[in-house]
Amino acid sequence: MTNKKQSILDSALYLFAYKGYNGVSTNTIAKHAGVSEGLIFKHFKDKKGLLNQTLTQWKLDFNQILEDIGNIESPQIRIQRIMELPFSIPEIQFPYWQLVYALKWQNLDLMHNHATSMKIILIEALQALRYPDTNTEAELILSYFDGFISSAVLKKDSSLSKNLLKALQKKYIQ
Amino acid sequence: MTNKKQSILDSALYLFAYKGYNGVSTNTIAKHAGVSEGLIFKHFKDKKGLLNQTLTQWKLDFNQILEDIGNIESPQIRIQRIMELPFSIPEIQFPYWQLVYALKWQNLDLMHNHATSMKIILIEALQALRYPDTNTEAELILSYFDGFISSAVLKKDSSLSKNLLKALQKKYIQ
DNA sequence: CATGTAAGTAAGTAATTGCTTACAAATATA
DNA sequence: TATATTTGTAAGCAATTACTTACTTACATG
Repeated sequence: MTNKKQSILDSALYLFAYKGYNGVSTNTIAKHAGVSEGLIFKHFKDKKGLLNQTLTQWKLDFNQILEDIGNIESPQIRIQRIMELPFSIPEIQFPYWQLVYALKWQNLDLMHNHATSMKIILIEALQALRYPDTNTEAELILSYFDGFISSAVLKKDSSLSKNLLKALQKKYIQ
Repeated sequence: MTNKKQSILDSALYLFAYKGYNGVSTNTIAKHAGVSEGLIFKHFKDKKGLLNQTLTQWKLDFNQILEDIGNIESPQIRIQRIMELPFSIPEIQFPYWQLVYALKWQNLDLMHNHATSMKIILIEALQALRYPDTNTEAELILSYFDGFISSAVLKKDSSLSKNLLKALQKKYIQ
């Protein structure tokens, strides 16, 4: 990975996230990255290819995080870790999540794999804890996840966020 | 409101919602509405003006709904009605909500007014019910709201949705 | 019925779009 | 050191963009 290639990916993620895929031109991305426009197409074939590559990096990161959570023994802690996720996102990953959710609302759901992985972890854990309707309960927690990601990424009010998390956990951990 | 003007608004809402503001050209909107492109600019000045007018109609509708909920006497039922909202949205309004949330993730938050209105209703009701931290509790319910809107509008699985609502209400109504 | 205004169109406009081409510099490998 | 490959650029491409202009048609009101 050359410097300029990485620079293109960084600029693309940032600009796609805050202006939308169709709101940024390849010309703008090139200028932001300090690179000639042609280089984008050398490295990524076309604009869609750049978008995909941009997301791939972070997707792998998050999959690793989910795998680690899945390997935790205690089902309570597995659920807790999933709930904590929206508030443990480092600020550098905010553009990634902003982009993922922006695309989700554009019917381009890259979140789908993340969501199904989390649902599997949640259902297993809830079954271990003898919850009655594990599917619904898992969906309920995932709905929180959506709302919390929105709180964390868009509002960036971390003091409120911690109270939210505590209030939620109170409802699940007696 | 002439037929053609309304037709432009309908097409614009639909296309903006499913392809994004920057993903649709005025030319496309005009063709979809069966109208000359110039008419769009006659009626709405520019593309941004069309977007605003498109949203204004439904915004007023929803404000009315919130006002009605605010006038309900029982605080329990006020909370219940807010929780039910995502699942009582008629299908014809899906494009509106899809667009509102798409714009929200594009840092163009038209949801903000809706959210603050709902928060006021929730805090008042929670205070009446002697909840301890009403602000956090209201935010928590609004986080659900975000997640549920996403469930309702994007997935459109209404049988799941009803179970979700029941599961949530169980946590608030003892 | 005359006339002013609103509703509507077709054909433009300059600027921007995603992408290609032809070529140069840098780097790796023999 | 010679050569092949990768990395990079500048200039240009046709198509599309938001928007304007010059014009016609429909309609309301005195």
